[in-house]
Amino acid sequence: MQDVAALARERLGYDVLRPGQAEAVGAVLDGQDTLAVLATGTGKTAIYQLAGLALGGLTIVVSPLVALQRDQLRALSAAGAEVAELNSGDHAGQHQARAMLAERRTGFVLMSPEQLTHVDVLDLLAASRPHLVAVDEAHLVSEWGQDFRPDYLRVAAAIRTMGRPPTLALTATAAPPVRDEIVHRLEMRSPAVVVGGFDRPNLNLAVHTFADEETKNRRLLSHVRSSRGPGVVYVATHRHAEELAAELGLAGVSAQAYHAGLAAKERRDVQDGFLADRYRVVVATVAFGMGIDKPGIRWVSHAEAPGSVDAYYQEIGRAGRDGEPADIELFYRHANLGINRFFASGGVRDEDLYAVAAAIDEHHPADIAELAATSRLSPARVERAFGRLTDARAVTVTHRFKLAARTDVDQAVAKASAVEHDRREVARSRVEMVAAYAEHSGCRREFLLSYFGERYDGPCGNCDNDLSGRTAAPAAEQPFPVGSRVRHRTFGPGLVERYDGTTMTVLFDRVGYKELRTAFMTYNHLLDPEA
DNA sequence: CGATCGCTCGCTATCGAGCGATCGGTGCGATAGT
Repeated sequence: MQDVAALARERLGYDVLRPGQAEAVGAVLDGQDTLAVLATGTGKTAIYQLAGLALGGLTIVVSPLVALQRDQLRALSAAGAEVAELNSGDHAGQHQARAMLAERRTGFVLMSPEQLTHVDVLDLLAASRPHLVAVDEAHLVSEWGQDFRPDYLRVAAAIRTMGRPPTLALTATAAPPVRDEIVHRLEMRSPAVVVGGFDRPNLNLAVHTFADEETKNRRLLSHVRSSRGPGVVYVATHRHAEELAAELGLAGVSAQAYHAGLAAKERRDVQDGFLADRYRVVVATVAFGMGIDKPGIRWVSHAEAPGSVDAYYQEIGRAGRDGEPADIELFYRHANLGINRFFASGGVRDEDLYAVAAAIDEHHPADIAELAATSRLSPARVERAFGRLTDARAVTVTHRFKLAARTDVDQAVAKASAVEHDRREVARSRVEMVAAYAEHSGCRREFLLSYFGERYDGPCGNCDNDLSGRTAAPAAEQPFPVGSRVRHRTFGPGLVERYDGTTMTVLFDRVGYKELRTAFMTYNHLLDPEA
């Protein structure tokens, strides 16, 4: 480890290794699969950089955004490593990356998960026998893999192709179920799990509740006008981002909108302008944030409820990285949850499952393109339906994503449909947890930390509820310890998350988060400790 | 789920109410056209 510390100093310019960093690098050097969940700002990228440099061979880095790859490329070049990115851009870079793989050179090759679907890339990776595979922003395996970027679910197969070198998954925010999913989906074997503290004591948490949209927007506007220092307002739609940024501009605030509907050039200008303090305020959708490392963000406000507590913690976590106080405010209207419920309810329909299962039955092995042709569905729909079928173990994946039918079609559809139903229930319950946070009457910090599986006994004295003396006394009755497994008569097995007054929150494997009356549960013997 | 758009109807002097349809967030990469 002393060599690693020296390496960190000489090549990367880090004076001290933080505890989580050293522990994660150590586990990787011992040849272990490793999941590191460390707060942003603790130098997550330094972990794979150091591990890669110390191991000395080829490191493959799976990274979600081309812009992020570019930042990482710069950092690694500065450290004197050979590094190239493999993506649809720049041809010289592609050439170098391929040569590095073919010649098994020492260094780093950065790529998106989509690259892992190219047969020629997989051949190169198989022959290159890397010493390490790092998956950056690994929570996206869980967040995006199911629908938005399904190629995240192919990372495990690619790692298998490479001969299973140690896998290092890195993320800043992952609640226990998300950690489990990362480990499962990346097929990590008895991984070392390094979890740094989630606590961010310099964030002052508050929620303002409104009945009507107009009052809420007026209050938000005046809040931003009177704010000081750089800040971000998160909104739910492009349109709201544009409108609010324009209104703020009229009110004399230096504000810009940021969302995926903008031209690439404009997005870069807003992001760079914010980092360089040319713009004080960014009004953004969820598109804004990854790769934003600005220490002095003084406040983050949400004009609409975020899609999940996980997303909320990511977004507010961008404030106060310098350790100075930052104000975190949620401008909440219960009706605004509608859009998130809508996003959570989207999924795979039974008819798609049926079409894909029938296509596999008719013609196999087949790949996604062939299945799309047979089923007359778009490749994206085939991909999602296929994902559910494999999750349900209703079909098996053979060599290189070629598929084979295993059970009869009706049975396969029934199993996959059940999987999809459960997935949707869990997704919807995550939206309801945002409502639970907003409508929570106790210590907000305690709520957030317990969501991430960290024990914290409030009050923190730094959230709106604590400061106003609203925080209720701790729940008297706690029949099952927090963090223990229980079984409910109808909901099945689950994990005790939290007690709050007379209710308890349990995360059920099948149906997601539920708030239950504690006394009702015990009186009717509806919950039992799981054997 | 909820907000908004655009249409029709109805009634009348310029639109307003009511209805159903539509849309809403994240990015990669490939492709078509300069």
